[in-house]
Amino acid sequence: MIYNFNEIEAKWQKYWAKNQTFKAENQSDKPKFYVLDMFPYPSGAGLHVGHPLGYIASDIYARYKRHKGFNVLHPQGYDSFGLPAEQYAIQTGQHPAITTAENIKTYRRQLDQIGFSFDWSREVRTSDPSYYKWTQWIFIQLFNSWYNNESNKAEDISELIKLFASEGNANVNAVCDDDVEVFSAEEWNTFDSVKQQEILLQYRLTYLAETEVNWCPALGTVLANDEIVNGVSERGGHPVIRKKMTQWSMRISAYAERLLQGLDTIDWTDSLKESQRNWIGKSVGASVSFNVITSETKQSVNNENVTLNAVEGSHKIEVFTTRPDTIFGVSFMTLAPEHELVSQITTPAQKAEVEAYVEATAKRSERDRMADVKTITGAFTGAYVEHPFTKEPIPVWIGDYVLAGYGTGAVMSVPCGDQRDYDFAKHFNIPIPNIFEGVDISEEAFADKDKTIIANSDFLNGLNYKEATKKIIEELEKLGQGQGKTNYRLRDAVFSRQRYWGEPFPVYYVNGMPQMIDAKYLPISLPEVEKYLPTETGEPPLGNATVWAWDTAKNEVVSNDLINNKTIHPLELNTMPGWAGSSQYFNRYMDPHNDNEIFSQEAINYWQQVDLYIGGSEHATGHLLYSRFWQKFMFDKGLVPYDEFAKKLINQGMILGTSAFVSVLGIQVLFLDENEESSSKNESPKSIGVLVSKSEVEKYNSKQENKIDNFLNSLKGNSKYINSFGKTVTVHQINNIHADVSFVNASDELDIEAFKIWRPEFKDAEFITEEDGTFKVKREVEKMSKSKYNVVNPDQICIDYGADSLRLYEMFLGPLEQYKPWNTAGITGVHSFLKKLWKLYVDDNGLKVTNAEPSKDSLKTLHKTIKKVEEDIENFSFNTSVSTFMIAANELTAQKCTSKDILEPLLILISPYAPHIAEELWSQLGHNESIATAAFPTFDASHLVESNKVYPISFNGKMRFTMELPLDLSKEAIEEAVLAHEKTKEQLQGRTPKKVIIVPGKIVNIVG
RNA sequence: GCUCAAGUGGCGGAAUUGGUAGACGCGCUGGAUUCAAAAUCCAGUACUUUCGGGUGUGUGGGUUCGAUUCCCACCUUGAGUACCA
Repeated sequence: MIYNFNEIEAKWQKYWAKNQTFKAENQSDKPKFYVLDMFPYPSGAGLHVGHPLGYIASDIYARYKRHKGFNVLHPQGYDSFGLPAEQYAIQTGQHPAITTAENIKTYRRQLDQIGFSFDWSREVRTSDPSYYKWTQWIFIQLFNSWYNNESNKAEDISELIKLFASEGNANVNAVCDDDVEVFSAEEWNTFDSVKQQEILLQYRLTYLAETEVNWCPALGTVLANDEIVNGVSERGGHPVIRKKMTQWSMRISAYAERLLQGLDTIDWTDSLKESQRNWIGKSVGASVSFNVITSETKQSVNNENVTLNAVEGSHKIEVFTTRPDTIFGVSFMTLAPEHELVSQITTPAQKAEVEAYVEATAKRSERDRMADVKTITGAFTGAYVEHPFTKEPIPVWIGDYVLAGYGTGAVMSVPCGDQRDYDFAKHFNIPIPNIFEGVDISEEAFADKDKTIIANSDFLNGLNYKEATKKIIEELEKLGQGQGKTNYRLRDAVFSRQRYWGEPFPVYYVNGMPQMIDAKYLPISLPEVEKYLPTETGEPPLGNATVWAWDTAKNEVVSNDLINNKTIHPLELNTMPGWAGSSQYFNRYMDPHNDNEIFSQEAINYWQQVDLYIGGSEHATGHLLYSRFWQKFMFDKGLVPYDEFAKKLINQGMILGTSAFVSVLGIQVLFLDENEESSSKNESPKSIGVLVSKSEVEKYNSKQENKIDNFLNSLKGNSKYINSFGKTVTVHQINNIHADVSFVNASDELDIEAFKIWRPEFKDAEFITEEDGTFKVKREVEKMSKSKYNVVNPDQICIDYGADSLRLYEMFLGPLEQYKPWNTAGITGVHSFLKKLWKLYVDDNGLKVTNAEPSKDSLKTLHKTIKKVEEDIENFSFNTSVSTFMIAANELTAQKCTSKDILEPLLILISPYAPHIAEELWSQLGHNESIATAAFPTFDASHLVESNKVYPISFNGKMRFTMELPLDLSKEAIEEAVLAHEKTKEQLQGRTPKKVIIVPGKIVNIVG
């Protein structure tokens, strides 16, 4: 009986589906375990071998946990809203729902063929109205909530309204916009409804606000930084500008501190937690306000030659600084060019320069501005602020190194203490006063807090950083120009997208004020549109919908023609972002078909939270932060028992492609004029493409004798390339072009015929081969992508080697978390392991397993395998398990083991990794039940006890020879035995050892 | 720029509290089997050597009896950087 993997795998996949082997129950006597993969986006290209890496790892863990007696929840679904489907819709007119459904079908087929133990009865799709009903529902909950700093949690907005009505907002300690006006209860009660709604928006956890975006007028859409290359759109190369737009935002900043603190309670990778900490960006310092000098006051304090009558009215520049102790070192202020004060304080003389600079900045992306520290640019506004203590005037500049969205969009620049300020000051010849004792700042700024002693700073002189900071905050408070403040870099998250293929908001507008649709009328389904592009007037795609108005009487979506702004109102035209649907899906899996509530309390209290979450680190600050935010919000609302959704999280690394390159020797034959060294006008240059094998290119490049030079020489005088004047000159160059990896074998040899069919332009090309006649490609590791022709499809792997081989090989490639290249060639190793394993159980006559007593060696092999595999799975070190299996199979084969007592438990060990072959052999051993819940074998250390140890004998730390000694030997006896050894004498060559280090059971090291 | 991660044979990688560097697999070389190929099996495979040995884990230092592992500085590559998912 041969190992017919295709048949076996199809058989067991069918069995699992039919018997619902992996269906998780919401009630069980077993302990629960929740293993989750990050939501896949079903792209049109289907899965490549990189995608299943994390799924295989989580599947191994889920299967392992079932063997360990757990009730395992291991669901899967689709994050099926997204840009690619919309982009495709724009190009083809095909509704994204149709393409998405097709893509999901492909994904499902591909996932099924790999043999995952998903509970498909719980599948969810974010683009399904029955799912996004609950995304809309959470949005409404957020809208109806505010963050109370006193109770440190989200509370219902009705509580806030009560407070406003009874005592105004002066004493309300809430997270809100910066510019909230103070009002009394009486005032609140006299405000009209619109005014009240405006104020409430400044408190709600989701709110409408003006946000800066990358606007591309030509495409009529907002672009991600990612989609902008060199200041123009990646698609089409259109100009992009920074623009303010009214959009929905999520007040995630309310949760900044809890998101930060929560990190200490979860078992996520340190690098991921570090990313989130940086993203949240907590900094402790002070806010300081500087008064802009107006025309009248300026005359009295100004001793510089500046334009009078410059600034009208009174203005303040608010800054946040982590170094208030350096306030006497301020020699200028820098505002972000987008800062709202810029237009108000710029003097007429500086107006032209400032406006030009602001315009230039609008064209630069934020990332550009952050990354580029070498080019220093800025402009002087002509305005001055007054130093709070010295009362000296300080010039106000604008510079693009200050970003509008960070802090207040303004900094007090202390060039002696901050390198960017220092560089700016040097560049514009602004003075750099030194306020540090005993520090040379002639070359660079001094930013070391710990070594700081303040000087030239009036009452701060002689104080260190801590003392000075405390003192200055007191003084600022006395002046009323500042106070201690903790700042977070975390910005509120923009929640509107000018896209079609996303969740519609359950929002309509009355008098310009957003109103929530009552939750009982959800879902509000996406309307049909003619076109998926923005409208001609620049509205989002939903502006194309003709039936997109809310009838408040009938509580349904009706035609736009009926809008009367009395009972029928326009609906929101934006849709929600990609992360909306993925921010709570893990909870929905617990009770995915519940139509009455987002999930039942029974379900959430049973499953509680995700025990193991596996996914890519690219989600570190997007999905993983937003999800934590929503979870905390739901916790505040009493919906979930834990305020962290995932106890443990592992990042899988990416699988990279091994691209193949063919070197093309491009030759241009120029037909020369008889007399002149230029090409003739009536005969155009002729190009010849010659493909050259790898080592000939290497020889050519290192100027060794090679076939390229020979070929070029052979061209001279070749009648094919001589024109009527009898002269040719050739120009040549070598380029590398991608060859599809499917044409290349394990030895890097190219299938020339297949390549010619794929690239007809080389149909008649000459191929310069290796000495042995083969044609070899150059290999390089790159991201796996269609455009690089290095994508490997798992379908073909499953056909050629089987899913079990694919699963093992993906794990065998290397540590889960690491980036590693894929090379299909290596899969033969794990495939022959499976064949070898098969042969341990089955030969030409069928099953060969016996009831023979196992040998001591076989027991040792089995038990060391149990120990290692269990440790490996617990440590997510799946690659080393595969090696361990190979070693076990090699050893058992050598031992000619046929004992059931060994081979049966071995199957359970392998079953999480290679479930199909395990199921098949398990059933051949006579079991009628699936192996999936068979108990994991127990490790027995007694089988591994050794009496001897092969000691490495080192001299000065270098191992020179080994020596077998009994393990129970004393240190003295070991020393005696080692020193008596002939090789020891050889090594020492008569010297007396200075020292002999003996670690019993480990090593002997002789020094001398 | 900032933040994080990673550098070990021809390749993927192993070495789990500092203790035999290169497990396991690919590839390669030789052999067996075969009409031949595939498959399978056996042996070898870090570099170097005057065959005693010597050198080796990105580079340069340090700690230690002993460092791939710990410390410092640097170099290289990759990722994230707020609307790709």
